[in-house]
Amino acid sequence: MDRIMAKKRNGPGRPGGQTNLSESILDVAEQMFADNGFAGTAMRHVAERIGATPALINYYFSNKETLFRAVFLRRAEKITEDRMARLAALEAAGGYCVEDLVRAFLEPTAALLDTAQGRSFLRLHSRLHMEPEEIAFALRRQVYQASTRAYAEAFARLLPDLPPRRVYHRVSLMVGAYLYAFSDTNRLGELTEGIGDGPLPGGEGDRMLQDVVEFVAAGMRASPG
Amino acid sequence: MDRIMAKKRNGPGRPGGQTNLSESILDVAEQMFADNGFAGTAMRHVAERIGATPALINYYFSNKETLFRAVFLRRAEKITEDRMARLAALEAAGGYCVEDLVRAFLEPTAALLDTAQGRSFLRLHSRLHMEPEEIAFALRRQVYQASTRAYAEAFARLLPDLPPRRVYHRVSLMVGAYLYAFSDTNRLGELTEGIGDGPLPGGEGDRMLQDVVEFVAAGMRASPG
DNA sequence: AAATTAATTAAATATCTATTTAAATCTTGA
DNA sequence: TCAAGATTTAAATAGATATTTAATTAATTT
Repeated sequence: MDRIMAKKRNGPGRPGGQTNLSESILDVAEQMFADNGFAGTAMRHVAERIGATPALINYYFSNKETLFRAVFLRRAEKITEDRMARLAALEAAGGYCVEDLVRAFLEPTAALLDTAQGRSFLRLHSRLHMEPEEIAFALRRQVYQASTRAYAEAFARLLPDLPPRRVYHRVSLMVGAYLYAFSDTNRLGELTEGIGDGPLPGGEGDRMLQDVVEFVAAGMRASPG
Repeated sequence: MDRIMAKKRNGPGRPGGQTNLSESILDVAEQMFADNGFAGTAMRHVAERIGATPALINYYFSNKETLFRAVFLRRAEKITEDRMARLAALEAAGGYCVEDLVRAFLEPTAALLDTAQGRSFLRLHSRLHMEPEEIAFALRRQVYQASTRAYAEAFARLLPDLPPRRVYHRVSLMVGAYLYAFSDTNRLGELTEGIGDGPLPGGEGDRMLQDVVEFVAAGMRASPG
C-alpha cells in the first residue's frame, strides 16, 4: 500500500536534510517479517521497499537477527510494561475478578488491532510464538516470561481450587486463543462467508476483544473435572 | 534422533532391493518443516538427512512446494475424515452436548501427541495456521473448511442464543487454543518451572486433551454478554 | 536374452543470500 | 573554514538455494 520512500539521489554520500530511515526500516521489516517470516524475508527486499541499499540496513542494525529483535522489541516491551501496570492498578484498586484480569492481559495487544502496522506486529507476534527456533524462544522468554508469570499467579489466587499446574495450562490456552484471533490468519471472513450478520458494530477491535474476553474468562473459571 | 539412512553405494544407479525412500523423505521433511518452516528448510538438508542427493527429492516430489503439500496432506486429510466420521457418529447417536462436540473435534489431532513424528506434524500444523502466505491459505481451506463449517453449524444448533457470527468466532478461538496447546511451542515446562506438581498422571496426551476440552467447552457455553 | 522402465548420482545452471569494504557526500562542532 | 563524524552507495565476497540434465545401475517386462 503505502511504501515509504527515501528521496533518491544516485550515487553514494549522505543525503541532505533529515531522513529518519531507521524507523522506516523497522516499519517495513515488521510488515515483511509478519508476512514471510524470518527466513522468508530478504534484507535486499526490505532495502528495496524503502528505496535504499542492503548495506544501509546493516549500518543501522548490524545484521538480520538484530533487525528482527529490534522489530519485535520495539512493541513487545511496551506490551509487557502495559500489562504489568494494569495488573498493579487492579491490585491497588482492591477487588477484581477473572474477567478483569483477562481484560487487563489482552487489552495491550488488542489496541494494536486498530492500525495496519499494529496488525502486522500481531501476525509477527503469533508467528514467533509458533516458531520453535532458539531465537524465538529466547526473545519470548526475555520479554514475556515475567509478566505472564505474574498474571498466572494472580489467576491462581482467584482460582484456589485449581492446581497451579492447571492454572498455567489455562493461561497458555488463553494465549493461544488470543494470538490466533488477533493475528487475522484465521480468515474468519472466509469461514463465515454467506452467514451474513454483516460487519460487527462498535469497532472491529473492541468487539473482537469483548468476544475473546468472554470466551477466555469462562474457560478460566471452568470447574476442574 | 533416529535418522533414516539409505544404504549408500557411491555413484549413480538404481540400488538393489527395496528402499521406500518416498516415505522417509516425508518423515524427514515433516520434522524439518516443523522446526524451520517452509522458507527455512533447505532441500539439500532434507536430502542429507536421508543420505541421498537433492535430485532424488525432485524425482519423487517434483519441487519444494509439492513436497510441502504432500507432507501436510498425508495427515491432514485423515484428520478431516476422522472429524467428519465422529460428527456423523454423534448425530446418529441422537443427543450430544457441547463437550462431546469439542472432544470429537479435538481427538483426531490429540492422538498425534503420542509420537514424536505426530508432534512434528502438530508443530507444522500450527505454523501453517499462522502463515498468511497464499500456499498456506489454499491448503488450509482445501482440507479443513468443510469439516470446520460442519462443526460450527452443529455448535450453532446447541447454542441457539448465540448469533451465528459469534459461534464461528468461538470456533476459531477453539482452534487457536488447541493449536497452541498441542504444538508444544508454548514451552509450558519453562513457564511452570519451579511450580512442581510434577509430571501429569495418566499420559501426557490424555491429560492435555482433557484440560483443553474443559476450557474450550466452558468458553463455548459462555452466556453472550 | 533383450528391451524397457525405475531409481539413483554427479555435475552444472542460474539465482539469490547476508555481509563487508572503500569511497562519496553531507552535517556539525571547533 | 576545516576537521571530524554521520549517512549513504557501489561493488565485491563468499556462499547457499532450487532445479535440470545426462549418465548409470538395477528391476521388470517381453
